[in-house]
Amino acid sequence: MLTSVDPDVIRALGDPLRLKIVTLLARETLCTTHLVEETGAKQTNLSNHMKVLREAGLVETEPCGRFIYYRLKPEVLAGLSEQFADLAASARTAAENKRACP
Amino acid sequence: MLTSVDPDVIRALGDPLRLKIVTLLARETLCTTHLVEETGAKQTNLSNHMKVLREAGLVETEPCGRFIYYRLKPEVLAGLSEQFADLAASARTAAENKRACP
DNA sequence: CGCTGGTATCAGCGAGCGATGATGTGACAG
DNA sequence: CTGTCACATCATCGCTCGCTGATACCAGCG
Repeated sequence: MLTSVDPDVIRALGDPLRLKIVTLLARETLCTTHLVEETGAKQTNLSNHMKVLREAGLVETEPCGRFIYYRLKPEVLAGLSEQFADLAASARTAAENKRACP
Repeated sequence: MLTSVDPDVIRALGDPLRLKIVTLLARETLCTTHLVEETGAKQTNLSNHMKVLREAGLVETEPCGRFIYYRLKPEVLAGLSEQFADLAASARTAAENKRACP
């Protein structure tokens, strides 16, 4: 099976702010307040993006009192990495599979 | 610096049609006519998306008579793969780096 | 040269998405 | 119980982006 990467996950990562969130979360587990400080975005805005990331299956939430911590799901990122590796490997051999001009 | 993935490349892959184009190109080198047949999209539309992919540095063009062949650049995909692998590895250790509740 | 076919570019329209403000909910402190 | 704080949801506005049709460009063929 030729690894069709999940479009939703990639779309979620396509937004610059969400990408920043992901890189921040890759370093430490944070709650919304921290993310607001780090990114400078409004809380509402952040919450919206977190919802997208949650629905894309990229992050997990962990309540801690009134705070909610967000944690990246490494499996998803690892899966992406593998799928892109497959694509790259396939692309290397594709250079010879040139379909004839019609 | 912790591998900030190039947003442009990811955005380019975020579109479903472009993702389909990329998976097709991962299998064989094709020209626009083939892509029009395979995807069912209009030629103009395809040409637009190819421009995006070209500017994102994902594909190379190779003229062949009046046809233009598109070829994936495996290095870019491999780079993406590696960056996501880094993110995944970093995310695995991030679960312990929990910043204190403010 | 003129014609045909393969591609790229341009202009315009419409849908989707991100940003924002107002509001709701649930947990802790006093 | 009341107030406050952390966070989510909703509704709305504005802009970006993808799609389409018209058109221009270039290569080969007769």
